Amino acid sequence: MPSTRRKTSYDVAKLAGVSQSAVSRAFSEYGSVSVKMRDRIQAAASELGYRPNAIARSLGKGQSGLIGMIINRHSQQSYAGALTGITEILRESGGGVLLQVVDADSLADESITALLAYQVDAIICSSVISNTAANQCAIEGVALCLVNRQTESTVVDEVLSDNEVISAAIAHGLASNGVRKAAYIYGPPSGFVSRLRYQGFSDGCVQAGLAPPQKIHCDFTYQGGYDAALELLDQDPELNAIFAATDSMALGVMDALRYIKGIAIPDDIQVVGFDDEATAGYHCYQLTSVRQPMAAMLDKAVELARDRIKHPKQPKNRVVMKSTIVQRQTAIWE
Amino acid sequence: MPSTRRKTSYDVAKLAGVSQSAVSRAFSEYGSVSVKMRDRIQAAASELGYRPNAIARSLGKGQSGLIGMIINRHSQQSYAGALTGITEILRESGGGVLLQVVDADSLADESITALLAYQVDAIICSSVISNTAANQCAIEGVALCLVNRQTESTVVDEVLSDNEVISAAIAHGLASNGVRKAAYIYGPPSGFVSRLRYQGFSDGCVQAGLAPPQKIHCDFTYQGGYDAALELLDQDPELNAIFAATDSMALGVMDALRYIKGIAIPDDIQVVGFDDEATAGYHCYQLTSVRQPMAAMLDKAVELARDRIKHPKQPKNRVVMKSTIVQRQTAIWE
DNA sequence: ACGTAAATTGCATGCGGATGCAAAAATGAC
DNA sequence: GTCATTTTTGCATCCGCATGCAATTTACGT
Repeated sequence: MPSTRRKTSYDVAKLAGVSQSAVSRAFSEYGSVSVKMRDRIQAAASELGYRPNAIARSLGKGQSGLIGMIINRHSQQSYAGALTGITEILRESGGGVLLQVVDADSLADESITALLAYQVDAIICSSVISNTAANQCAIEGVALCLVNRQTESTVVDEVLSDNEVISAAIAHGLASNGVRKAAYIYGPPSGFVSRLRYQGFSDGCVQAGLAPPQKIHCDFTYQGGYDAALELLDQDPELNAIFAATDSMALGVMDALRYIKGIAIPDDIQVVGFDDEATAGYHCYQLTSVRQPMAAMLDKAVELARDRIKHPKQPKNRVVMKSTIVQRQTAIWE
Repeated sequence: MPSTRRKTSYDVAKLAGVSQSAVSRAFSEYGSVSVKMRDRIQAAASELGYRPNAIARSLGKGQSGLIGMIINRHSQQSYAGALTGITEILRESGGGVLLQVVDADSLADESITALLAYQVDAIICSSVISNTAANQCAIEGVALCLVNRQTESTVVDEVLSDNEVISAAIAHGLASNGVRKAAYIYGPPSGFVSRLRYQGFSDGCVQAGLAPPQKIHCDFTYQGGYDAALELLDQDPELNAIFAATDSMALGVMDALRYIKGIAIPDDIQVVGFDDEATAGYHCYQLTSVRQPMAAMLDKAVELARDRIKHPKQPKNRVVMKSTIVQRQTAIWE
């Protein structure tokens, strides 16, 4: 309680009767210290309750051990589980996660700047950023890795799931189920992944001999999907399938169809979502959806970032990870 | 791309033909600098793309501007929206959020230690910590604020929602609906809020003339609620109401009742959840639930933390914020 | 215009730890 | 036991910015 001054390596050194550098070495991984000295220092340190000051260490080394992470407010859910793993990994290696949550797909440049000020070693970003911001990272030697986002910049790594391929697969699956006319529900026009998914789905549809799907925008919410479904159906009552870019929207679609339009799923219209959030598996919905390997993707992002810290000028990496379709009741094939 | 050395205040000073301290002052809020000098420095700074190094600044001032935040993996969802606001506030004031996500309600002491190493100015924690950890924060002069958690420590602020009161209100509401026998579904035994909610609910029940509710543990998931409901019903087929400590569990309860037991909700059994997550409002569920003012709570936590930074020895604050019951279909009264 | 108070500016130093280098100690070879 | 090596240890300095203090400039009152 008597908020005394924090103990420093000098305090420990004095108590142990050694030099400050010895203390520093005792606490750093590759320090060359004899065993007896290390023990003596450890003893003194724990007696004082000393812990190295990460800020000071960062300043000296020019590396903060911090990783910046930028995620979208609405997709935060998908990252929830994965973040556990990351904070744990970083904690073990003595680092931390500096978080920025941004709204929707607005340009996250400010967040980048904020993170840069803290000398983060790397930034993992699942939001859109300008080329300027990307270059700024490059100039300052900060590894930047995008998750489910792309950029032309040649020094930015990217981890993506196979959005297009899997969306095409859905088109084929649907077609094999006898679907003739399908529709797609986007997020906001700026949404990068929505676009990718549309592309794949649309291509898949024409490949499978269907008409190119109708498409309609809405926000990423349940209500958005609900309204969109109604509108879609007004435009074209012959619809056989709806593919939504996120599960929340797909669930809205389902409810609009079943409870407002009295349409049977999957008999009259089949529905597929994306993300495989917990709700998709609830008894009421049993939504067929796509599961991206989020945890693995983020792990990969951290790995790429660390690689780039070591080898800053290696060529751009883009790794695509496989998603899987989780077949439930709203659309089943094969 | 040629990852040049980062620009420092010395670089700017040289270019502008002034001293380094002038640059420092130009970038600090209360620096005494003449207008022309500030302009000259700003110009030089933006020419070089200079941005003050937050790490160095932290070291000098003994304040990092960082706030540590510890949240549970499974309750992360509830914090999602609120985190947007916080990261924004901190960004504006030139600080950041250092995140730790911990599993369940395991002791978050390690996370505290990790945050302390980075000299965070304050820690906002919604997980259980040991008294040792709490005291450590106090000793090091780090403001600690708990969110929906409590401790005996006298130097730790707390922000809670009125878990007990609102739970009691639910008991009364249920009773006024003719409920005779109610049950409660916990999270894990260690869960602090589950216990609070049980306490309130139980008290409310007996006050309203009902028997003390049965209780049963499960994890915080849908499946957990599902299984628990089945078990509950086996034990006592006369149940009129089930109150679950989180919405996910409540939704599991609903589905078990409706689809396995063929029980009508709310006619045969009424169900109430907690958290008012998005799913609760979906057409299929229309779950009556409790909405805690999460964003406000976190804002308050930040406020308390900042106050305590300024006045470290002020007495412990405990602020309780009002929740509201969101009446939907699964239990309606009044 | 002169003197004094007020605002600016620069100088020097500190924050806590890392690290290159040289001194000291321990190890090994013969 | 002696000398060359290797390892351990301490010293001094740097990281980038903030800030107390003194020097300098500016503003102001009369």
